[in-house]
Amino acid sequence: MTALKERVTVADTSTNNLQRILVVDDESSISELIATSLRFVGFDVRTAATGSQALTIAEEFKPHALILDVMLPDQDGFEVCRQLRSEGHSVGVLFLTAKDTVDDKIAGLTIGGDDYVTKPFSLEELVARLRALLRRIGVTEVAVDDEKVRFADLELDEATHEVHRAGNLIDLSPTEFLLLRYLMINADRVVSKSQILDHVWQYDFRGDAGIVETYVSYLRKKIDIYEPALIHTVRGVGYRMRIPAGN
Amino acid sequence: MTALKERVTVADTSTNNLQRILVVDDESSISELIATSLRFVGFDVRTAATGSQALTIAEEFKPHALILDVMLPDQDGFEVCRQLRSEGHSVGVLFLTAKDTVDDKIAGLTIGGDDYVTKPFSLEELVARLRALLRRIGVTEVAVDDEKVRFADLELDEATHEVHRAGNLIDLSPTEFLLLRYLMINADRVVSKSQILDHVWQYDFRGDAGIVETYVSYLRKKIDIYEPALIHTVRGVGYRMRIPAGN
DNA sequence: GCTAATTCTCAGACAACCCTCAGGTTCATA
DNA sequence: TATGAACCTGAGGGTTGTCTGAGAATTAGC
Repeated sequence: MTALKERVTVADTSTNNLQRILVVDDESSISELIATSLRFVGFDVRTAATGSQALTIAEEFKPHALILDVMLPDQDGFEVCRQLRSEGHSVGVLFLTAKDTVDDKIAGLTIGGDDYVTKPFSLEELVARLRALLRRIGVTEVAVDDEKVRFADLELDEATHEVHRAGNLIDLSPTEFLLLRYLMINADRVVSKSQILDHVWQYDFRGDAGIVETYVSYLRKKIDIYEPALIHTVRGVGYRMRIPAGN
Repeated sequence: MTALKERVTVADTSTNNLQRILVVDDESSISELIATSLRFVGFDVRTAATGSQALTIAEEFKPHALILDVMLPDQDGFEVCRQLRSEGHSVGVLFLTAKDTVDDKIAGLTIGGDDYVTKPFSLEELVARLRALLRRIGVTEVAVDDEKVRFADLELDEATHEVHRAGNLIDLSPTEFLLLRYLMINADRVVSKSQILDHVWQYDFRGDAGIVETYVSYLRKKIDIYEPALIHTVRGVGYRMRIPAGN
């Protein structure tokens, strides 16, 4: 499944069979970023800026999952979640939280299949977490084997976070893992350095795109020590994962 | 799909079903250059010089995509884009930016299908990027396999940046790639060296047209080592890509 | 609070690429 | 056939893009 196949037009109405996601955040820049990104990979998305607005929209939109900031102007995210569930909606929740707010309440509340992501996050990670959540709560018609991404003799397991090449376990850092998945999901397509930066790195990263080169170099030393090399540079354009031989 | 078929007269009114593009740049030389070029390949084009003018025109023109300079006299391009989207227009945006402004605020643009091109650009590249953008945001009724340009046994793939002739993979530099695409898109037509220069090279290139000869020579050594030769010189006029046999 | 892992910056090395130039070739015409 | 214009192509120098190691800064784990 490539990103390409997942694409739909933004203009799609709610009368389709896409998975519905309600994004709740008072910063419109954040909710729009998430909404745009999710629509792009094939979700039906609505946004809300407050807790009460979220409850109203949820009433008629009936989302499969919420992406919910714990800090909202009127009430906190947990309260929104509680109310929604008390009304009988069986909805999964992915909480957004600032890094220093993590410890206390979050831990206990994520038992029911819910999850949380700390700000700032990378879009690649957010989408992966959301997919995992939908899978857990059973809102997906795809096969059970969906948690593995494969390309050539590479296998990347979302659930265990393990990567194998030709049967050998490969140890990757978190960023290396995200980068490799992004390349694998876009296998056979050229992705530019700025595309990679936008999807793999946290949205507030303001450094140089050169860091992508560094991480590609790290990856190559871990996965392309095996033959054949899979990560290829397209000079002046970007990178591309492909099987070199008979093509 | 050849440029020939795409031609329309500039006099066409907006009551047609062409894709509508709004070009926004305060340098009229730039916006006119782009507008002329886009009209030539079959778009319905309007231009604006300021952000507020762009918003006004967009209101009634309802463009499918914007080509938008990030540096505008009244407000920056991102702001224009944000306002437009908040009004519910689902429009794709291709940003124009100076080379040294890239890494900064540009980050995040490739998420929603938007893209950017650095000044100075080549028209050939601009049009290719615009087409890719329209494809991504779904404003095109053509088949998914549209990312390939074919002529004879030549095949050029935009997504993978690969070129094949008779099944053989051919390695091209970025400029060679652009030149070949230009020739293929204009297959069967004679294109002059200055036309090539105008479309393939960056618009501020001030060197000799002789460089085209050099690059044609490079291309021939890579694609016309196979029979039959496809790149033909029309002495005194230019070059023409064609299948030699029955003509 | 210490240690290890990870992230990120930076700069040197290297190769690919772009462009110029000049000598050689082809072609049209006188 | 001689001549000049247009074109071809090899060589070479300057530039740019990419790779990678080293190390500083930050973060995570114990």
